[in-house]
This record gives sequence, C-alpha cells and structure tokens, in this order.
Amino acid sequence: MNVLAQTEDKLKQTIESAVIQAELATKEEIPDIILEKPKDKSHGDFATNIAMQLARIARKAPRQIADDIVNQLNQSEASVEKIEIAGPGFINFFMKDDFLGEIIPTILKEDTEYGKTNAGDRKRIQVEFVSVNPTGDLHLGHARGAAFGDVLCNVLDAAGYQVEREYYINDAGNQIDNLALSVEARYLQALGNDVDMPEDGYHGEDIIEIGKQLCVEYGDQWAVTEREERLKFFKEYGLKYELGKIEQDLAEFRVHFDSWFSERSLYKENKITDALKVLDPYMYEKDGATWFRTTDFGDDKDRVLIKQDGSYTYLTPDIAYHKNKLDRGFDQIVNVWGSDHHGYIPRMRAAIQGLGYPVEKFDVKIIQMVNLFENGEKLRMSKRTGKAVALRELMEEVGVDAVRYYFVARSNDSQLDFDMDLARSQSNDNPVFYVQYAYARICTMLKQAESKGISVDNSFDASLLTAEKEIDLLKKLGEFPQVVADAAGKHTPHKVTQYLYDLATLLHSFYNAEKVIDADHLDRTKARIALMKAVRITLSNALQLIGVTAPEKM
RNA sequence: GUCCCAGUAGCUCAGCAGGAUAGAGCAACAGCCUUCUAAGCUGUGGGUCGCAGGUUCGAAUCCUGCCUGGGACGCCA
Repeated sequence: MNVLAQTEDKLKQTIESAVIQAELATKEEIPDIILEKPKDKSHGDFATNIAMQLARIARKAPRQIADDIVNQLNQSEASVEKIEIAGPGFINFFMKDDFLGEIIPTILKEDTEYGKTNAGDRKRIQVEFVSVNPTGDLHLGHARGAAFGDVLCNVLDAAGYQVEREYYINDAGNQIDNLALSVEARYLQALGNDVDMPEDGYHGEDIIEIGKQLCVEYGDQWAVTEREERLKFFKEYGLKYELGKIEQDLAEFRVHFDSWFSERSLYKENKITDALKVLDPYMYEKDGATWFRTTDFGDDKDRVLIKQDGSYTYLTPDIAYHKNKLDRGFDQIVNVWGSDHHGYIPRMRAAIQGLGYPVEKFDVKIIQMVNLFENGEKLRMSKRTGKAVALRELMEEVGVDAVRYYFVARSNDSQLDFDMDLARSQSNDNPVFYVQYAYARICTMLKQAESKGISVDNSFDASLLTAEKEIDLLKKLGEFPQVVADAAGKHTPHKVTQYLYDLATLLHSFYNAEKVIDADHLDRTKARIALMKAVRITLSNALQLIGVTAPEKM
C-alpha cells in the first residue's frame, strides 16, 4: 500500500470537485491536477498550480481563482490542516500529520514488499542488455550497462511490470569466425610456431589462455588436423570458454538472466528468411547486394541486408531477432546499448516499422562511456590492445558493492568518471559506505535495545514521534513506493540511489539529534525503535533494488 | 558535412512531461565524541544554469541558431 499516494489522490479529487463547485471550469475542461512536493518546507506538503492553469479557461486572475477554490474545498475530507495561497497563485497544502502515523505500521507489515506497487499494471516488458560478443572479457562499459539493465529490471519488477531479462548471444557470423582464427593463431603459437595473429583478430589475454589450454589438453593434435575441422572445433571451444567466463563474471556481479538467446537459433529456425519475407516490399537490389529502404522510415541512408558475397550483414539477423522478440507479445522491448551503437537506432526503428510493429514498443537506452581514473590519471581501455580494464579486475579491486553503486548512481546518458581510489576508500567520501553505515547503525541500535531487555515488538504509539527529524524521516519513508514507480516509469534507476542517499542522510541526522534508547522514556523508546525498524526495512529494500549488500556491522 | 549525448558551485553530478529563493557530495573554512559505531553530525562561503534569440504570466527545463567536449556515421560487429 502506498500511504502517501492515497493521501495525494484524495487531495486531487477534492481539488477537482472544488473547481467544479466554484464553477471555474467544467469537468471536461479541467486539466490534470498536478500536485508537487515543494522543495521549501514553508510551502507546505503539497502545492498545485491549478489556479494559473485555469486562468485562461475561467478568465479570472489566478489569485482570485485560488481564492474561489480554497473557499469550496472540503479541508477535513482531504486531511488538510492549513491552506495558503502564495506567489502568482500557488495553493499550498499543509497536511494533518495523522497520515504519517500509518506509515510505520504499513512498512512493518509489508516488510520486504514495501516499495512495491502495481504502477506497471502487469505490462510485459523485456529488457535486453549486456549481449557482449563472446570474443573477450567484459570491460568497464559493459559493466555499466549490466548494472543499469539489472537495476532497471529490479525497479520495473517492483513497480508491477512483468519483466524478462535477456542476453543475445552473437554466436554466428564474422566475429565468431575471427574468434576461431584468433584461437588458432594462439594455439599454434603456444606450440612454438611463429604465426601472426589474423588482421581482425582478438588480441586479449584470454585468447592466449585458450591457446595454452588447448595445447595442454590436446598437444599438437589439432595442428595436424585438417584446417576446416580444426577451425570448427576451435570455434565451439572458444565460444564455450568465452561465454562461460562472461556468465561467471556476471554472476559474481550479481546479474542474472531469464534467457540467453542464441543468434544461431535464428538461422536454424529460418527466422531470418521469414523476416526478410516480411520486409520484402522495402527491399531492392543494387550493386549485387540486397538493400533495405530504411530511408522510408526516416533513416539517413539505406542499408545492406545481403552482401555481394551472399552473406548477411550484422543488421539482418538482428532484425529477425527483434521480430522474434515482438512476436513473443511483449508490450515493450527495451535495449540497453553502448553509446557507440547509437547510430544504429534509426535503422532498427525502421526495421520495427517495416515489420509492421508500432515503433513505440521499441526503446533503446544508451549507456555513455566510462572513464576510469586512478591516482588522478585517466586509464585507457581498449579491447583491441588487450589492455582493457576488465570487470573482473574492477570487482577484485574495489568490490561489487562499490562498482554497482557508482554505475547506477548516474544518469545513463551522462558520461561517468569512475575514481578507483574513491570507490576503494573506506571513508566518508564514499557514498556506498555512507549508505551502508546507516543500515549498520540501525542494526546496532536494535541489538542494543534487545540486550537491555527492551522489547522490539511492533506495538508503539505513533503520536510520540513529533521531533522534526522524526517527521522528516516519516515523510521520506512514505515517498519510497513513488520513487520506485517513478524510477520504473521513467527508466531512471539512479533515482533509487539518490533516494537511498537522502534517507541515509536523514537517519544520520536523526541519530545525532535524538537518542533512541532511553530507559527513562520507555514509550518514546518503543516508538523510535519502530521508526528505526521501518527505516531499516526501507534501506534494505532500496539496497536490494540496486543490488548492494546491507551489512549489519561495519 | 549529418546524427546522438553532455555543458549547472573550484571538482563530480542531481534537477529538465515549465513554476516560488537552482540542490547534493567532495574540496575550503568554523564547530561537535564522559552519551545507541565520529565510516557520523552542525554551520559558513561559493552560481551570467555554455552563448544568443524565441514561445510563456513564468524557462536550467520547451523551440531555433551558434560555441565547446565526447561519441557515431562500413557490403565491420
């Protein structure tokens, strides 16, 4: 249940009927009533700009309209304590604090469910993310996409969407052939031969490792085998090795998928030719290749589907893949892509439309670059040079909690500077510790209470929570379900991180201002313990959403 | 040349389906531990919201142009 939202809905309805009763507008004319939480506490708990919006319709001065509304408003029905008209015509509402009394019991009752809503209306949404080619290690940029996608899914799930997480495996096509050739070269090198890497080869350490491993397992067996057969085997071997490593790294990063979709299955099940049949009206032959007229759908140039040599471009199976996704009946499919793929969006949008699907179902989240800093200097990362900073390295260096926190703390379309030293530091500079410390602090207090024989059951008198810091905490706690729903609806998981930080700040501030355990005021102690339990639950649920641990002791 | 993202305090970033005096952290400065963990708290200073127009009662937020930084513009993936 969402206590705050209920209060808000009630208020909106009351305002609307006041507007109608004051004959300022008819029911059809009234714009959506917008209630905002003013930044400044002196502007009340909620404010609305409805009087300004009605100025044109009612043909009156906004402040006069505001007066009329206030005169018609049934205050007690909406639990309003006080109303003020301010500025150009804002109506500020100061709510009775009694609704706050419901917050703690709600949280204690809902426990791990607190924060969940049905805002998403059970809509089916699929999020495809990471989908890294199985040709090398996951690096920084992938990790950011992984963290973003994972938290987005968590948030969507909590907001009542039916979420499916999918990883698209590029296990067909050129890059996999290159993998086989690279493995071959490293294998032969491991046997002591002087062989050059292929031009488009993968130079990562991992391929060297595969070469050595093959050498240990098979000796020179594959060197004397016919090349075609050798490459076929190396392809499968390399694929399995790389994919295994990716899956393992992701698991350690606390990222799991509901399905791993193989590009090869598209070939096997003729999905590509099926898709091409549908696109046929938009296809034409030129220069010995087959083109897709994406310009019909706003792309800046047409795209090749079938190359001169008869093979598909990368786009072609990807179109079939997206057709397959949409055929599965999702209300929305979300793709999380690195910023270097943003130019790919127009042609995929064209494909969606060419396939006959509404383009609104297709959404892409672009993840901007990550710049890594250590000792004040920028570290380069490049898969080709083999000097990539791998996710694995990062997890070992700074820990999963810090990496995940930093990666979801920022909006996906801002570039991110990741400071290794800061993420590693166990100091108050580090927001991860700051938030976790709030949780640990509460755990300590509750243990303390128990050891002093103070019962921590759920009976308490909410009316004893009247200190300013207590009211602030209660209001913040009440916002949580809306924060989650908002993060889900706007695809902005970083709002959860922000909320966590704010809640932790209020907790620390409260902690320094008020004493929780006080043998001389047992009733107040019990009320504060209940408050602490509610904060603990909310912190824990929020941390769970971003996939960061909640330590009981630090 | 075209397209995408960013430009907000010294630094890193929120805020951007228009709203009141633009926020946070770090850094700087000044305080707070005989009291539940000082990995904390309290306070002070710090801004032409890249620039210029436009729309509006009202613009950091919307529109246009320009500037700067990053990225993308393959019959690569």
